[in-house]
Amino acid sequence: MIEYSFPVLGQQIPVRVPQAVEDFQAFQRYIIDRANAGERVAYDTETTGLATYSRDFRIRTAQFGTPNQAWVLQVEKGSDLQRLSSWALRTLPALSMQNRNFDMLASDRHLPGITLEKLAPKTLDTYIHLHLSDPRRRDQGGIGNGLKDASAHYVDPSAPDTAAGLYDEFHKIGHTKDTGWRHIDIDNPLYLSYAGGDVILTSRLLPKVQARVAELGINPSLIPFEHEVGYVCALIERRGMRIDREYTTRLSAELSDESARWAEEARKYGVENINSTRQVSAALLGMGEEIKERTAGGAVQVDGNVLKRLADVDRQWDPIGSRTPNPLAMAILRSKRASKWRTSYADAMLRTADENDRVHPKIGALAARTARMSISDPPFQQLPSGKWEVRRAVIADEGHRMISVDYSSVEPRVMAALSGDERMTAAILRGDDLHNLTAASVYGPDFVPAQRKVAKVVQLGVAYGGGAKTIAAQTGLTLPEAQAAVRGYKRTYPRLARYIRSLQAQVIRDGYTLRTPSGRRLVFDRDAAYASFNGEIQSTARDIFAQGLLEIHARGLTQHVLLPVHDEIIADATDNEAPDIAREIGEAMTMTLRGIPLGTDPDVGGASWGSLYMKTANTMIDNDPWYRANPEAAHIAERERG
DNA sequence: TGAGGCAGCCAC
DNA sequence: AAACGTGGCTGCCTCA
Repeated sequence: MIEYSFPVLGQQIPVRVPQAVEDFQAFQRYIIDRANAGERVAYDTETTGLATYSRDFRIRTAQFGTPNQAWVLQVEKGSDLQRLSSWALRTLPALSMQNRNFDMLASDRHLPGITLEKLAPKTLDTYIHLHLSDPRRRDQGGIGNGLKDASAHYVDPSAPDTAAGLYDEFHKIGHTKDTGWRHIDIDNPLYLSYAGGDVILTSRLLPKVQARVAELGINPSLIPFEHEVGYVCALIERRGMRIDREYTTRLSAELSDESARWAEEARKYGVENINSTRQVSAALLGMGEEIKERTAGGAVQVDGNVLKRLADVDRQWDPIGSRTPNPLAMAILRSKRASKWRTSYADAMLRTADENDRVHPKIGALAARTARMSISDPPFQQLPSGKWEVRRAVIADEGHRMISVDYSSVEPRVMAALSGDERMTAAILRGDDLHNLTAASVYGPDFVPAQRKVAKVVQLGVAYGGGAKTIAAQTGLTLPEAQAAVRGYKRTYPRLARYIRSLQAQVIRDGYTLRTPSGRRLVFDRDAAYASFNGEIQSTARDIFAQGLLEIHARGLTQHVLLPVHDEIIADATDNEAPDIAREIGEAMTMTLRGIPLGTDPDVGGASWGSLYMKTANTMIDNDPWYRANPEAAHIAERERG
């Protein structure tokens, strides 16, 4: 037996790395004793990287531990050790993990006989407890919900930073923090003792954070709720979604050409590197342009808004006709967008796809400080939605069609439900257009379309905690006009205005914390109590969405789900089933919040995600191979999409 | 040369 | 009095 130790609270905790037959027998006795005692055991893996579904991903070690000992199985040394790890996972009745979806998915894919379905019901996640206790990231003033920060706070401030310690070790062997995990020697003593340290810390952390959640009076039913939501998201992540490799490769090449072409154009004006904001601003100023905007750091700002103004185009890049367009500004806009689309989306899809051309975006089921979900690798919550070309790269399974079901204007509904504003509630229950009502109230019954648009911007501004100044900037109104619009909005919905005021006062009284209707604890910055209303709306909308996802799961529809996107479910089903499945998902998501109905809009597209973003049936049919291959479906599409 | 801050841009 | 929220990610640039 190789034995190392890991220091916690001044004690050296043994870390055992079994080598010989009798060592493995000792490990088995440890597991059986824990199983007989019904004791929860912490589990963790060290892997070659984070891309669980890439071709060369491997689990290197599997660790099991309790507060006073850890065992590290070097599973990459052979299938016997893999099987021993699997056996232990099957035998143990209760597990704990930090950020369990990563280890559960890695084990599901790479350990024999281990499935998500069997692991999830017996696993508690320290991360979920940490997020419920304090949802802020470290840079937002939280303690940090990673193992290192959380252990330092709850277990032992002087416990080694295992990741940082290993980075030094990686450098010694000529690797970086990204590549070291793959290349460090499997018998490296520091690597092994820190691997053991992680499960010792996790097992010590769990009771502390459980106590903390209880002490803070956080709704205890959120604990099983979040574990279930996370589990469903892991099922979705495991399935992944198909990309059209041929199309995506072509898209990448076209975007590359486009980016280079416009960069070449920019070079004519002296900009060698379009990504250098310094060069861009210098060149534009040199052309005689006036730029008043400054970045937070004081530099001349050359972001999209500035460039669009100089290029004389609106938000949709349509010409305005108010001045002579600056050709450099337009070239930079075009080159940067093509480059962004290629690197962040097209190439990211090609890079992360597995051997079956499926991507498995990582779903952070409980991520933002409001509990909203995040998606990364690739970032599928933020693919361009104004144009269809990027989303076209994602395709339904063979013979399937894409489905999208989203909540209909969920945030205004949540605003009405939380504030109890009678006029807003009545309008929603009648099915009236809220912005028409606002515009009529503010500008009179003969309001013009532009005034309805202002009403819409004000609504969003209020939801985000914004003020007249930002509304003026967005609408082109003067400050007094914007102020008048905000006053009019508040007069239209007086109870809402009062609710926002009293909520902020309450948040300040409660030490900049807020309890949402679901019993979740939110924490706000000391200079940003104004953000509390937005926080409450956003968080409540997320919890509604998560509840909808659980109902989808309860009705056996998870197999169809491809991705959650804030208030929208992306799914697929066979051509015949798609309309029914879309309707069933929509029904599962439908619910009421304090008497306000939260309805859904099911939509069925073609073979690609992009088909849901093509403006007309003809464009869709022309551009989507599924329709080209199924001429009869073109009629369906025309009928459905009008 | 790697790490991390800043700027920018994509989404809801 | 006023305060636009939540993320992921790439590339430049500076610092050690």
